[in-house]
Amino acid sequence: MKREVLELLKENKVKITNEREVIIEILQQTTKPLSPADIFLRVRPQLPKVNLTTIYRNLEMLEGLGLIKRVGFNKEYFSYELLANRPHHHHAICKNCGKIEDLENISEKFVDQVSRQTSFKIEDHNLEFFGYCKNCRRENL
Amino acid sequence: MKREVLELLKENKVKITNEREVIIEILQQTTKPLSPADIFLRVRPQLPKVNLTTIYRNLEMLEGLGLIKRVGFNKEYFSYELLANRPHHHHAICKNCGKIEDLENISEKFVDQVSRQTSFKIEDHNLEFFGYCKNCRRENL
DNA sequence: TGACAAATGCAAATGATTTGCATATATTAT
DNA sequence: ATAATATATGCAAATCATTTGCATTTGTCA
Repeated sequence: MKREVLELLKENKVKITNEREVIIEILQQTTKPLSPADIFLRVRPQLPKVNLTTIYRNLEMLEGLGLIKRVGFNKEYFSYELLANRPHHHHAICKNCGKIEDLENISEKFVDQVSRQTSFKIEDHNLEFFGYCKNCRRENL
Repeated sequence: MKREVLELLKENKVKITNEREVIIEILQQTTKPLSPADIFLRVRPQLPKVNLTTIYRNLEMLEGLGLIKRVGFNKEYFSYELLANRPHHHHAICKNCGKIEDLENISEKFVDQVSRQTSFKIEDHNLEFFGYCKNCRRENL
Protein backbone atom coordinates (compact mmCIF):
# COMPACT_ATOMS: atom_id res chain seq x y z
CA MET A 1 0.00 0.00 0.00
CA LYS A 2 1.48 3.30 -1.07
CA ARG A 3 2.48 5.90 1.45
CA GLU A 4 0.04 8.50 0.19
CA VAL A 5 -2.90 6.14 0.59
CA LEU A 6 -1.76 5.19 4.06
CA GLU A 7 -1.62 8.82 5.06
CA LEU A 8 -5.01 9.61 3.61
CA LEU A 9 -6.55 6.76 5.57
CA LYS A 10 -4.91 7.89 8.79
CA GLU A 11 -6.02 11.45 8.25
CA ASN A 12 -9.56 10.15 8.09
CA LYS A 13 -9.18 7.98 11.18
CA VAL A 14 -9.58 4.83 9.17
CA LYS A 15 -7.90 1.83 10.73
CA ILE A 16 -5.28 -0.02 8.73
CA THR A 17 -6.49 -3.59 8.78
CA ASN A 18 -5.10 -6.57 6.92
CA GLU A 19 -8.24 -6.69 4.82
CA ARG A 20 -7.80 -3.09 3.79
CA GLU A 21 -4.17 -3.51 2.92
CA VAL A 22 -4.90 -6.47 0.69
CA ILE A 23 -7.90 -4.87 -0.99
CA ILE A 24 -5.97 -1.71 -1.77
CA GLU A 25 -2.96 -3.63 -3.02
CA ILE A 26 -5.14 -5.62 -5.36
CA LEU A 27 -6.68 -2.46 -6.71
CA GLN A 28 -3.24 -0.99 -7.16
CA GLN A 29 -1.94 -3.99 -9.04
CA THR A 30 -4.77 -4.08 -11.54
CA THR A 31 -5.32 -1.99 -14.60
CA LYS A 32 -8.88 -3.17 -15.18
CA PRO A 33 -11.98 -2.33 -13.17
CA LEU A 34 -12.86 -5.06 -10.67
CA SER A 35 -16.26 -5.97 -9.31
CA PRO A 36 -16.71 -6.60 -5.58
CA ALA A 37 -16.84 -10.32 -6.35
CA ASP A 38 -13.64 -10.11 -8.39
CA ILE A 39 -11.87 -8.48 -5.50
CA PHE A 40 -13.28 -10.98 -3.05
CA LEU A 41 -11.86 -13.87 -5.06
CA ARG A 42 -8.44 -12.27 -5.11
CA VAL A 43 -8.39 -11.41 -1.42
CA ARG A 44 -9.39 -14.87 -0.26
CA PRO A 45 -6.15 -16.68 -1.06
CA GLN A 46 -4.38 -14.24 1.24
CA LEU A 47 -7.10 -13.93 3.86
CA PRO A 48 -9.24 -17.06 3.69
CA LYS A 49 -11.71 -15.84 6.31
CA VAL A 50 -12.55 -12.59 4.57
CA ASN A 51 -16.22 -11.89 3.95
CA LEU A 52 -17.82 -10.32 0.90
CA THR A 53 -19.48 -7.80 3.20
CA THR A 54 -16.07 -6.48 4.13
CA ILE A 55 -15.26 -5.94 0.48
CA TYR A 56 -18.45 -3.97 -0.02
CA ARG A 57 -17.93 -1.86 3.05
CA ASN A 58 -14.37 -1.03 2.13
CA LEU A 59 -15.21 -0.17 -1.44
CA GLU A 60 -17.83 2.21 -0.15
CA MET A 61 -15.30 3.76 2.19
CA LEU A 62 -12.66 4.11 -0.52
CA GLU A 63 -15.16 5.65 -2.88
CA GLY A 64 -16.17 8.08 -0.18
CA LEU A 65 -12.57 9.16 0.21
CA GLY A 66 -12.32 9.64 -3.54
CA LEU A 67 -9.69 6.96 -4.00
CA ILE A 68 -11.68 4.74 -6.32
CA LYS A 69 -14.28 5.33 -8.97
CA ARG A 70 -17.36 3.29 -9.62
CA VAL A 71 -17.98 2.42 -13.24
CA GLY A 72 -21.09 0.69 -14.50
CA PHE A 73 -21.04 -1.47 -17.57
CA ASN A 74 -23.94 -2.36 -19.74
CA LYS A 75 -25.84 -5.34 -18.37
CA GLU A 76 -23.23 -5.92 -15.76
CA TYR A 77 -22.81 -4.85 -12.21
CA PHE A 78 -20.68 -2.06 -10.90
CA SER A 79 -16.93 -2.29 -10.87
CA TYR A 80 -14.28 -0.17 -9.29
CA GLU A 81 -10.93 1.16 -10.30
CA LEU A 82 -8.29 3.11 -8.48
CA LEU A 83 -8.24 6.73 -9.52
CA ALA A 84 -4.56 7.19 -8.71
CA ASN A 85 -3.49 4.39 -11.00
CA ARG A 86 -3.99 6.24 -14.22
CA PRO A 87 -5.15 9.59 -15.49
CA HIS A 88 -8.80 10.04 -16.37
CA HIS A 89 -9.79 7.72 -19.17
CA HIS A 90 -12.70 5.83 -20.67
CA HIS A 91 -13.53 2.27 -21.56
CA ALA A 92 -14.41 0.21 -24.58
CA ILE A 93 -16.38 -2.88 -23.63
CA CYS A 94 -16.83 -5.88 -25.90
CA LYS A 95 -20.50 -6.80 -26.22
CA ASN A 96 -19.59 -10.41 -26.78
CA CYS A 97 -16.81 -11.41 -24.39
CA GLY A 98 -16.88 -8.48 -21.97
CA LYS A 99 -13.28 -7.55 -22.63
CA ILE A 100 -12.43 -4.06 -21.45
CA GLU A 101 -9.98 -1.80 -23.17
CA ASP A 102 -8.83 1.47 -21.70
CA LEU A 103 -9.06 4.54 -23.87
CA GLU A 104 -6.68 7.27 -22.95
CA ASN A 105 -5.88 10.43 -24.84
CA ILE A 106 -9.47 11.27 -25.58
CA SER A 107 -9.95 14.99 -25.93
CA GLU A 108 -11.90 16.45 -23.05
CA LYS A 109 -13.06 19.42 -25.04
CA PHE A 110 -16.61 18.17 -25.15
CA VAL A 111 -16.76 18.26 -21.39
CA ASP A 112 -16.31 22.00 -21.56
CA GLN A 113 -18.96 22.18 -24.24
CA VAL A 114 -21.40 20.48 -21.93
CA SER A 115 -20.58 22.64 -18.97
CA ARG A 116 -21.44 25.62 -21.11
CA GLN A 117 -24.70 24.40 -22.53
CA THR A 118 -26.27 23.15 -19.31
CA SER A 119 -27.35 24.89 -16.17
CA PHE A 120 -25.81 22.05 -14.17
CA LYS A 121 -22.50 22.41 -12.41
CA ILE A 122 -20.77 19.36 -13.88
CA GLU A 123 -18.33 17.54 -11.64
CA ASP A 124 -17.85 14.18 -13.26
CA HIS A 125 -18.78 12.07 -16.24
CA ASN A 126 -18.88 8.51 -17.43
CA LEU A 127 -18.17 7.57 -20.99
CA GLU A 128 -18.28 3.98 -22.15
CA PHE A 129 -18.11 2.60 -25.65
CA PHE A 130 -19.65 -0.70 -26.69
CA GLY A 131 -18.73 -2.81 -29.65
CA TYR A 132 -16.77 -5.89 -30.59
CA CYS A 133 -13.13 -6.60 -29.91
CA LYS A 134 -10.82 -8.05 -32.53
CA ASN A 135 -11.37 -11.65 -31.52
CA CYS A 136 -15.13 -11.48 -31.27
CA ARG A 137 -15.37 -9.70 -34.57
CA ARG A 138 -13.61 -12.67 -36.13
CA GLU A 139 -15.92 -15.15 -34.49
CA ASN A 140 -18.90 -13.36 -35.95
CA LEU A 141 -17.70 -13.83 -39.50
CA MET B 1 -49.01 3.79 -30.54
CA LYS B 2 -47.51 5.11 -33.74
CA ARG B 3 -48.03 3.32 -37.01
CA GLU B 4 -44.32 2.64 -37.53
CA VAL B 5 -44.03 0.92 -34.17
CA LEU B 6 -47.13 -1.13 -34.85
CA GLU B 7 -45.69 -2.29 -38.14
CA LEU B 8 -42.35 -3.15 -36.67
CA LEU B 9 -44.03 -5.28 -34.03
CA LYS B 10 -46.12 -7.08 -36.61
CA GLU B 11 -43.10 -7.70 -38.81
CA ASN B 12 -41.53 -9.45 -35.87
CA LYS B 13 -44.62 -11.51 -35.06
CA VAL B 14 -45.10 -9.71 -31.78
CA LYS B 15 -48.70 -9.69 -30.60
CA ILE B 16 -50.36 -6.35 -29.98
CA THR B 17 -51.65 -6.65 -26.43
CA ASN B 18 -53.24 -3.97 -24.26
CA GLU B 19 -50.21 -4.06 -22.00
CA ARG B 20 -47.89 -3.39 -24.90
CA GLU B 21 -49.96 -0.57 -26.25
CA VAL B 22 -50.00 1.19 -22.92
CA ILE B 23 -46.31 0.64 -22.20
CA ILE B 24 -45.32 1.97 -25.59
CA GLU B 25 -47.64 4.95 -25.30
CA ILE B 26 -46.15 5.84 -21.96
CA LEU B 27 -42.66 5.66 -23.38
CA GLN B 28 -43.75 7.82 -26.28
CA GLN B 29 -45.27 10.45 -24.05
CA THR B 30 -42.20 10.87 -21.87
CA THR B 31 -39.04 12.76 -22.55
CA LYS B 32 -37.15 11.34 -19.57
CA PRO B 33 -35.81 7.82 -19.09
CA LEU B 34 -38.14 5.67 -17.02
CA SER B 35 -37.27 2.72 -14.83
CA PRO B 36 -39.33 -0.48 -15.01
CA ALA B 37 -40.96 0.52 -11.73
CA ASP B 38 -41.76 4.00 -13.08
CA ILE B 39 -43.48 2.45 -16.06
CA PHE B 40 -45.31 -0.04 -13.90
CA LEU B 41 -46.79 2.78 -11.81
CA ARG B 42 -48.00 4.57 -14.90
CA VAL B 43 -49.50 1.51 -16.53
CA ARG B 44 -51.45 0.40 -13.48
CA PRO B 45 -54.09 3.15 -13.52
CA GLN B 46 -55.05 2.00 -17.00
CA LEU B 47 -54.55 -1.73 -16.49
CA PRO B 48 -54.88 -2.43 -12.76
CA LYS B 49 -54.05 -6.12 -13.10
CA VAL B 50 -50.75 -5.58 -14.87
CA ASN B 51 -47.72 -7.28 -13.36
CA LEU B 52 -44.18 -5.92 -13.04
CA THR B 53 -42.93 -9.03 -14.78
CA THR B 54 -44.82 -8.01 -17.88
CA ILE B 55 -43.09 -4.65 -17.84
CA TYR B 56 -39.68 -6.31 -17.64
CA ARG B 57 -40.46 -8.76 -20.38
CA ASN B 58 -41.72 -6.08 -22.71
CA LEU B 59 -38.80 -3.78 -22.08
CA GLU B 60 -36.49 -6.62 -22.96
CA MET B 61 -38.44 -7.24 -26.14
CA LEU B 62 -38.45 -3.56 -27.13
CA GLU B 63 -34.75 -3.29 -26.48
CA GLY B 64 -34.16 -6.37 -28.59
CA LEU B 65 -36.02 -4.73 -31.46
CA GLY B 66 -33.91 -1.62 -31.04
CA LEU B 67 -36.84 0.59 -30.12
CA ILE B 68 -35.63 1.59 -26.69
CA LYS B 69 -32.24 2.18 -25.15
CA ARG B 70 -31.14 1.18 -21.70
CA VAL B 71 -29.31 3.86 -19.77
CA GLY B 72 -27.65 3.30 -16.41
CA PHE B 73 -27.27 6.10 -13.94
CA ASN B 74 -24.72 6.28 -11.24
CA LYS B 75 -25.98 4.56 -8.10
CA GLU B 76 -29.34 4.04 -9.66
CA TYR B 77 -30.95 1.25 -11.55
CA PHE B 78 -31.40 1.00 -15.27
CA SER B 79 -33.91 3.14 -17.06
CA TYR B 80 -35.21 3.09 -20.58
CA GLU B 81 -36.01 5.68 -23.19
CA LEU B 82 -37.53 5.47 -26.62
CA LEU B 83 -34.95 5.90 -29.32
CA ALA B 84 -37.41 7.27 -31.85
CA ASN B 85 -38.46 10.09 -29.57
CA ARG B 86 -35.36 12.15 -30.05
CA PRO B 87 -32.04 12.02 -31.82
CA HIS B 88 -29.05 10.60 -30.02
CA HIS B 89 -28.27 12.62 -26.95
CA HIS B 90 -26.73 12.41 -23.50
CA HIS B 91 -27.76 13.14 -19.94
CA ALA B 92 -26.76 15.37 -17.09
CA ILE B 93 -27.79 13.88 -13.75
CA CYS B 94 -28.03 15.88 -10.54
CA LYS B 95 -26.08 14.18 -7.77
CA ASN B 96 -28.42 15.65 -5.20
CA CYS B 97 -32.00 15.41 -6.43
CA GLY B 98 -31.56 13.01 -9.35
CA LYS B 99 -32.95 15.46 -11.88
CA ILE B 100 -32.11 14.51 -15.44
CA GLU B 101 -31.43 17.01 -18.18
CA ASP B 102 -31.07 16.04 -21.78
CA LEU B 103 -28.02 17.26 -23.62
CA GLU B 104 -28.45 17.51 -27.34
CA ASN B 105 -26.13 19.05 -29.88
CA ILE B 106 -23.02 17.50 -28.46
CA SER B 107 -20.42 16.98 -31.14
CA GLU B 108 -19.95 13.34 -31.98
CA LYS B 109 -16.46 13.90 -33.30
CA PHE B 110 -14.89 12.15 -30.36
CA VAL B 111 -16.75 8.99 -31.25
CA ASP B 112 -14.80 8.89 -34.48
CA GLN B 113 -11.60 9.53 -32.58
CA VAL B 114 -12.29 6.47 -30.48
CA SER B 115 -13.13 4.24 -33.39
CA ARG B 116 -9.77 5.10 -34.81
CA GLN B 117 -7.66 4.58 -31.72
CA THR B 118 -9.12 1.24 -30.64
CA SER B 119 -9.14 -2.17 -32.25
CA PHE B 120 -12.79 -2.53 -31.24
CA LYS B 121 -15.60 -2.12 -33.70
CA ILE B 122 -17.61 0.47 -31.80
CA GLU B 123 -21.38 0.29 -32.15
CA ASP B 124 -22.72 2.32 -29.28
CA HIS B 125 -21.74 4.49 -26.36
CA ASN B 126 -23.05 5.88 -23.13
CA LEU B 127 -22.13 9.32 -21.91
CA GLU B 128 -23.48 10.68 -18.67
CA PHE B 129 -22.52 13.80 -16.79
CA PHE B 130 -22.88 14.22 -13.05
CA GLY B 131 -23.08 17.45 -11.12
CA TYR B 132 -25.57 19.73 -9.44
CA CYS B 133 -28.63 21.34 -10.99
CA LYS B 134 -29.51 24.98 -10.44
CA ASN B 135 -31.74 24.33 -7.46
CA CYS B 136 -29.42 21.98 -5.66
CA ARG B 137 -26.50 24.27 -6.20
CA ARG B 138 -28.45 26.97 -4.38
CA GLU B 139 -29.28 24.66 -1.52
CA ASN B 140 -25.63 23.91 -1.03
CA LEU B 141 -24.73 27.54 -0.43
C1' DT C 1 -64.91 -19.84 -34.99
C1' DG C 2 -61.25 -22.92 -33.57
C1' DA C 3 -56.44 -24.12 -33.08
C1' DC C 4 -52.12 -22.78 -31.53
C1' DA C 5 -48.37 -20.03 -30.41
C1' DA C 6 -47.30 -16.33 -27.66
C1' DA C 7 -48.20 -13.32 -23.59
C1' DT C 8 -49.71 -12.59 -18.98
C1' DG C 9 -50.16 -13.09 -13.87
C1' DC C 10 -48.63 -15.09 -9.94
C1' DA C 11 -45.44 -17.11 -6.87
C1' DA C 12 -41.12 -18.46 -6.06
C1' DA C 13 -36.13 -18.28 -7.18
C1' DT C 14 -32.04 -15.69 -7.93
C1' DG C 15 -28.22 -12.74 -7.21
C1' DA C 16 -26.14 -8.50 -5.84
C1' DT C 17 -26.08 -5.52 -2.08
C1' DT C 18 -27.22 -4.03 2.74
C1' DT C 19 -28.05 -4.37 7.68
C1' DG C 20 -27.95 -5.94 12.70
C1' DC C 21 -25.35 -7.62 16.04
C1' DA C 22 -21.83 -10.15 18.58
C1' DT C 23 -16.91 -10.68 18.42
C1' DA C 24 -12.30 -9.28 17.16
C1' DT C 25 -8.81 -5.86 16.26
C1' DA C 26 -6.30 -1.36 15.60
C1' DT C 27 -5.44 2.78 17.86
C1' DT C 28 -4.67 5.95 21.70
C1' DA C 29 -3.69 7.28 26.07
C1' DT C 30 -1.80 5.46 30.25
C1' DA D 1 3.75 -2.75 27.01
C1' DT D 2 -1.26 -2.66 28.49
C1' DA D 3 -5.88 -1.39 28.98
C1' DA D 4 -9.78 1.22 27.28
C1' DT D 5 -12.55 2.19 23.45
C1' DA D 6 -13.97 3.13 19.07
C1' DT D 7 -14.01 0.93 14.75
C1' DA D 8 -13.97 -3.13 11.65
C1' DT D 9 -15.03 -7.78 10.69
C1' DG D 10 -17.73 -12.13 10.11
C1' DC D 11 -21.91 -14.25 9.91
C1' DA D 12 -26.69 -14.66 9.11
C1' DA D 13 -30.63 -12.68 7.72
C1' DA D 14 -33.03 -9.00 5.23
C1' DT D 15 -33.70 -6.28 0.99
C1' DC D 16 -34.61 -5.20 -3.53
C1' DA D 17 -34.37 -5.43 -8.48
C1' DT D 18 -34.72 -8.78 -11.80
C1' DT D 19 -35.66 -13.51 -13.64
C1' DT D 20 -37.94 -17.95 -14.14
C1' DG D 21 -41.53 -21.78 -14.16
C1' DC D 22 -45.92 -22.81 -14.93
C1' DA D 23 -50.86 -22.59 -15.38
C1' DT D 24 -54.13 -19.62 -17.59
C1' DT D 25 -55.47 -16.13 -20.90
C1' DT D 26 -55.43 -13.82 -25.23
C1' DG D 27 -54.02 -12.44 -30.03
C1' DT D 28 -53.57 -14.10 -34.61
C1' DC D 29 -54.41 -16.63 -38.61
C1' DA D 30 -56.47 -20.25 -41.20
